[in-house]
Amino acid sequence: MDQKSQQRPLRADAERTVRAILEAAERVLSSNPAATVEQIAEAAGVARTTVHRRFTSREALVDALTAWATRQFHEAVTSAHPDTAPPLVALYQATANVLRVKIGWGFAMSRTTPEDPDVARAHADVLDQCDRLFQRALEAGVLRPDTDLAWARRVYYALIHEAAQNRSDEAGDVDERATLVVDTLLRGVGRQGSFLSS
Amino acid sequence: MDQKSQQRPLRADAERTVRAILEAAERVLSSNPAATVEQIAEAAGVARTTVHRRFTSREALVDALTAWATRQFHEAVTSAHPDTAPPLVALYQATANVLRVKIGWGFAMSRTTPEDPDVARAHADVLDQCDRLFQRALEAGVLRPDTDLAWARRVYYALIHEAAQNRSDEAGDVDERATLVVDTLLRGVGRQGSFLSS
DNA sequence: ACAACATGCAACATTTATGTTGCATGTTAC
DNA sequence: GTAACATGCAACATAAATGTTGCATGTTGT
Repeated sequence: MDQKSQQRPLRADAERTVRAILEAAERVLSSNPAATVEQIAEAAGVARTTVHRRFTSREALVDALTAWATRQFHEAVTSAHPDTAPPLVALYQATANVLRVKIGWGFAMSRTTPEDPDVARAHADVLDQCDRLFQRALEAGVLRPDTDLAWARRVYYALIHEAAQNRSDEAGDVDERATLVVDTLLRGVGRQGSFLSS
Repeated sequence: MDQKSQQRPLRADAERTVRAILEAAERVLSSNPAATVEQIAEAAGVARTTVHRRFTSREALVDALTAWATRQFHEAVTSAHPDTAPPLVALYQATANVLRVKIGWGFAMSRTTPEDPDVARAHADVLDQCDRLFQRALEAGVLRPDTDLAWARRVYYALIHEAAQNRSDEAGDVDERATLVVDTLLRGVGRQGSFLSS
């Protein structure tokens, strides 16, 4: 599950324990980022010493969590083919994919880039793909020509973040939310005409 | 400056110290929410013991900071007359006012409502004013009739948050940003027509 | 079955932040 | 000027989280 922190293959039960710890860490830390290792261990149903056996430090645990989520994040964006699919299609697909990951891994994905160069690279790569996609959307006439792309990207990130908040893992829910995000990003919530800057 | 935590009036120099501590706390905590009292004291140019003399605990310091920012937040919204001014005018005015406060008090305003009932009441009051304003905007035809007001409010908050991020205290900067927020909220960044849900 | 691995538990060591006190040295208000 | 107030400094006390170790008891793979 993590090539860097475990050199030797783990036994099956230990592998399950690692997963349980990471999942518990996500749950506990998302509701309280300052939670102790004790609380995480309790939520995972293991002793605190077990956590310390699997992760050399609290920081290493959080880093592993971040790395795990980052890989899924990167995959979510890349699999939307943002460089080749039609901009609107890619935008929708990427949104839905990212939402699927972000609902349930909110804490891990909210971490600001840590030291790990792999994680930093993945984040930068996602950022680049996003910028290129927005550039293509602009050229395709999906975005208004006067749009500040940096601002557009930040708005997009923020909308995804908002849409990922409410907990309810219903089936088609993600598609509904993705539609809402893309729709809001492109059209806003106002009626046509009569506005400030136009 | 804070009626609750200081019963007796402070001497002039002590009052200055309190301000310096609060301002330093904002600076330090906004870049590192887990910063120690030591770091805050250092940034304020005082000894750590002085901080503990003025605030009974670290929590009390953060609470005072939150209360201070909350009062400004409430004032920023109320002074925009969201219940009486034309919706678009009030929306713009409130946005600009809140941005002015939030740039420079980002940490204090990001705190989730603490125990203090006054703070909780102020936040709830602002929320109500915002909802009523959006309701009026809907009835006035500023928002699309099918708009989910809860979603609209969350988007609005998120846009303000984003617009308040970049540090640069230029003069008319705030008006520019407020325009961007309102414009994005109402129109989004897309070109007219040809979108997913319409 | 058996050897290697994994966990729980208890105990310990270490570190770090928090909060307190006494005292000497300025500052302020009147 | 003087008495009350404020600060810096050093020292201390406390508490809480982190990280480690040894040992007994299970569990897994072959």
